[in-house]
Amino acid sequence: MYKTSEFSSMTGLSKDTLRYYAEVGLLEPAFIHLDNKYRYYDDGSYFLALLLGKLRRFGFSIKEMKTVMNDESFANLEKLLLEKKTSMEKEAEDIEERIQELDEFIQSGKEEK
Amino acid sequence: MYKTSEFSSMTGLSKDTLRYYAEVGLLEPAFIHLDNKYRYYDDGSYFLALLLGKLRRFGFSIKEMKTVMNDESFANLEKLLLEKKTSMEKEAEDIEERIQELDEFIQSGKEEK
DNA sequence: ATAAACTGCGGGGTACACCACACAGTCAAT
DNA sequence: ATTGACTGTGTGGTGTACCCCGCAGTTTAT
Repeated sequence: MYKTSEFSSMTGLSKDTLRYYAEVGLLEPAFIHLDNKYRYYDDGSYFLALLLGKLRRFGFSIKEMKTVMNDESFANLEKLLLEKKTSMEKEAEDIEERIQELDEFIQSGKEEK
Repeated sequence: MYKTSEFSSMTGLSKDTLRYYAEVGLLEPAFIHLDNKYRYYDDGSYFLALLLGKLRRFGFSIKEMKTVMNDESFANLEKLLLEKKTSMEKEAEDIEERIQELDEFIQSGKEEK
């Protein structure tokens, strides 16, 4: 069992982020002491926290992460990851397009001189 | 001289956007009628509005657009465009990296089965 | 003249994912 | 026992680029 502070440095998720994730039901402490309300996380939490960290880097929104977490078996995880991959690829293409457009704009500016 | 509504459809910038751009000093109406406070834009505004539309698509923030607009000669425009191109390319690379990471994560999940 | 359409303005709200801060209680170390 | 470090809670704020609403005055068309 880890206190929030320790758990925070283990996972790289800030204390505020952990509180927020608990608030929105993404990742709740494994146990809360009744007397002092201290929150404790366990190894199961750790696994999930690492997953959340990854999903976040992959650009998952809180809502999307909840979709993942609500499916305890993670049966749909791969599907969701693939979907995200597709949308990220589309995003990359969009940026490339805009870079292209920008480049053309720069060129057209040069020709005017 | 064009009224906001007409100018809006000419430029593709919504009336709210036009109002906002005037508010932040990005693009102010060429003339404001003293009696009724109606705002009028002219052909110079039109040129600038088109530029702003482009910059926006290139991912310029309001602040960055102001940098462009504050330099009436546009002497630094090319430099700023090139800088933006560089940062967009970096952004594209970041996404590609994350796609790569995501892909590896998907693969590692498959191997466990 | 009357109604419909247009205009500016002020103010509020939106999404997102937290961060920051102050307060009070609690724990750990000496 | 005392001091310092830690903890939870509540509340407010952040940035971005607008959008939306309703009011009141104005213009346009009939």
